Amino acid sequence: MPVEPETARELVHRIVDLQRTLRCVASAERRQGELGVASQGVLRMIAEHGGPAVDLAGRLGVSAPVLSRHLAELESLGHVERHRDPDDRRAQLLALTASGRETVARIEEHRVERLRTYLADWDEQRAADAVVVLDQLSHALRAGARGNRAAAAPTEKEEPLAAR
Amino acid sequence: MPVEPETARELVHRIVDLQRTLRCVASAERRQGELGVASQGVLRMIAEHGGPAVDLAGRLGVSAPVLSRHLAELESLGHVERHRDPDDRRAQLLALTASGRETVARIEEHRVERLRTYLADWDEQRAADAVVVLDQLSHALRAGARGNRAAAAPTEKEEPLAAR
DNA sequence: TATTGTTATACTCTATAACTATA
DNA sequence: TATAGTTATAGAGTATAACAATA
Repeated sequence: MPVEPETARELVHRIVDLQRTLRCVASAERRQGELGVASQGVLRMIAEHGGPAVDLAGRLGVSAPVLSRHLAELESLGHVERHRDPDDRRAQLLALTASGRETVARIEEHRVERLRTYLADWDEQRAADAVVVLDQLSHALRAGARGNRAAAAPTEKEEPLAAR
Repeated sequence: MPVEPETARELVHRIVDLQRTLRCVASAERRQGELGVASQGVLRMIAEHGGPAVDLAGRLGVSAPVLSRHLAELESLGHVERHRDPDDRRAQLLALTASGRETVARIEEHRVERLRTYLADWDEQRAADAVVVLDQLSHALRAGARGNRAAAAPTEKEEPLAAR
């Protein structure tokens, strides 16, 4: 057997705690008139991957209608451009505008600065360890949720949501 | 300077990733007819702390109206009992019913089992390390958000939300 | 006056179902 | 028939404002 039940129980509690803390921090950090966190995530994903909207929804782990609404908002704000894919005229190719790139960069820098001040008494090694642990945990949970979903609906094809 | 900007940037991304993953897992795990995650959190907090509702809201990091609504739901489901505090008749003392205790235990066991299967290839040490990292991160962020809020509204008294 | 809790209202984020257009 | 995307509608979770009762 892998992890002892007692340790798993501890870990469940620490995960729930962190989740709650992140929600509190996010709402405390929210600036009036800023983009919502969901739209910020969409912007970031486009910056990193671009491409068709359907792939983006998968990476974000949200349904198509949700993405569609966020894209409509981001386009109306002038952060995103949508072009029909000439090879498949159902699909859209997404790209950031200059304003979108600037917004992504600004949000990023702000978050990095905030985290650095919050972690004022951390040393480099501790932060590096945290990066590894969080990465491993995300991967394990993502793979688990994927397998779980496949088990619940076995006829469905693989590679559902939040694939990496 | 504490953590290098590059490391902080990595950590920001890993935190956002984990947050997204947790949302996906939570929605994939959600059983039809089960309590919402918010109500589950309320139930758990009452199990751990009990006492007046106002303290509970602080620990959960939610506003009083939100807690009030969840308590109304939990009471109607027979999981929670509310009694007026004889020492301060404005306040409520909260306690779980037998059904509430049973529900908390059932949710807990289910989560622990799930996490153990997801972490099938983790060893004990890795899980223990993750517990420590998550705990440290929660504390750092919580303290940071607290300080941040005090700075934004300096006349306000201390000990705002999600105090520990 | 301040605090505890509730009700009314609104905002954010999400999902499912029904639709259009293209493949 | 199947897929990309949109619109309509609903639900979960949250917040602020206005209120009642008590301190």
